[in-house]
Amino acid sequence: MDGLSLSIKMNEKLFLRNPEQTELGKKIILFSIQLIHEKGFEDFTFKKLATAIGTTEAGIYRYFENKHKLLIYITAWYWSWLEYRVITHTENISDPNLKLKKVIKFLATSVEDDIRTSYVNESILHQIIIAEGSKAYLTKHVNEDNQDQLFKPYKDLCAVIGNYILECNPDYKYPRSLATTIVEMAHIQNFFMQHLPALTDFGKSKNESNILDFLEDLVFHAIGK
Amino acid sequence: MDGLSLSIKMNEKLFLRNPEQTELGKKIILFSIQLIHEKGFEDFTFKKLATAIGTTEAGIYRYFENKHKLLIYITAWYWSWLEYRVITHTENISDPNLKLKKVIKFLATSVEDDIRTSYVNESILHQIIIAEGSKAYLTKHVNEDNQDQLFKPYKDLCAVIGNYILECNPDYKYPRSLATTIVEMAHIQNFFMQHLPALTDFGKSKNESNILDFLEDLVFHAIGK
DNA sequence: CGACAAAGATAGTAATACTATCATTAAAAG
DNA sequence: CTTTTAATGATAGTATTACTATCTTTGTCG
Repeated sequence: MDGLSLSIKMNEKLFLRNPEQTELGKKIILFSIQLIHEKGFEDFTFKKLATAIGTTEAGIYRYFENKHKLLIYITAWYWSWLEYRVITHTENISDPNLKLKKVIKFLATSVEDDIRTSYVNESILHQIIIAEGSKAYLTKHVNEDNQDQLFKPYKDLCAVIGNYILECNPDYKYPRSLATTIVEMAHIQNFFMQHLPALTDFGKSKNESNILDFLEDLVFHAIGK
Repeated sequence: MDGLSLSIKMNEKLFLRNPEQTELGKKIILFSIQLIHEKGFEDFTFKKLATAIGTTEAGIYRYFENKHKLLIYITAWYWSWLEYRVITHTENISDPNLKLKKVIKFLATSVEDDIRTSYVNESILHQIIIAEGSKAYLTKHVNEDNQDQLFKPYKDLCAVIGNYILECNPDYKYPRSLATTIVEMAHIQNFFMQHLPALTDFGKSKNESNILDFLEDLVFHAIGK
């Protein structure tokens, strides 16, 4: 291991064999992010992934039970990575309002590829979260998946944001719901801006900073600042 | 035709043969709503639908190109129906704040089956919108579908809400984004309340009126009332 | 050198997502 | 009261998907 590196511990129920620990496993993550982004989750198959990597379908199945678990894996990875970033970038800030602004910025603006994670392209991953992220939990087996703690990274991030909200205003009644509103709307507004611009107020500009302004305005009015 | 009846004009690009005009067509709508709710959209197939109805797979394909178009159809139907309801229930209200409150209530609380639409169960349909609605547009072909105007009912409803927001505060800068935020969050908070309660502030009670309170608080603070 | 984990190669199955064709029924038109 | 025509039923067939199983080969570690 040379240079910088960042490892994120993932829930073992997400995989059959840990993809971070082998070359093939890392390729599966790297190429699945590319392919899901390229084809969309519905059109993404393990067969196509295997061909892209240069391995066989059976090889992929040794790592992931099915493509849905793989989707949860990469979304969970993203939320863990984002929580880590949020915490490291806010720990030295004392003003809770600034912390919250920082969080909104992290959520609403595009990310650049993090060189410390060689097998993940965060910039593409961010686009996947926008377009496919909610499919990870919008299923009939969400309760079982939740019992297996598969959505813990998402919940942890929202809990952090909820606490920042409470730091800003300890009397605010809906810190968690507001936290999920920030997270979800950061992505939905981005998707709408790109594809259904009539549903937003920033259709022409297609500029992420507008989403940022909207969310800040919404949040700080809500908590009474 | 006897008794009350309500007919909603649907975009012709949504179907191959108009399901409202035949018995089989109406059965397809009625049973697909049941089945999608029961099995979830991923596990829902035309084969299963045909068996449930007592017809053949080929019979369904004469009405809908594929199951995704059928999903767009029923979601579009729902948004049209909701817009109709919103308009008829707000046209006699002069206070824009009350109009907006009425809209939020329509969005955030469960509906009862509308007896005027015999082949649609609105109460189940509402649950489908919550759990599957966003899958209608979260696809790689969203741009083509949008060009075919398939999402017009959703946009129209949001436009109505956006106008009510402007009536409340003509200077508010983000009426459309706030409108979509209300619509989306009404459903997402409901889903989270049911399945991932840690993401909301009303996990224990599981009472829809909490979502209502949260959204009202959010919206009226945002527009400065 | 032997053991063992990981990967490659290949085969096979049930279900899915369609398309095509031909026969039957029912309602509308002449 | 027939003749079209539209809608449905019945059946078959295909490529792809979503897996499971098995057997061989390769590489590393003790």
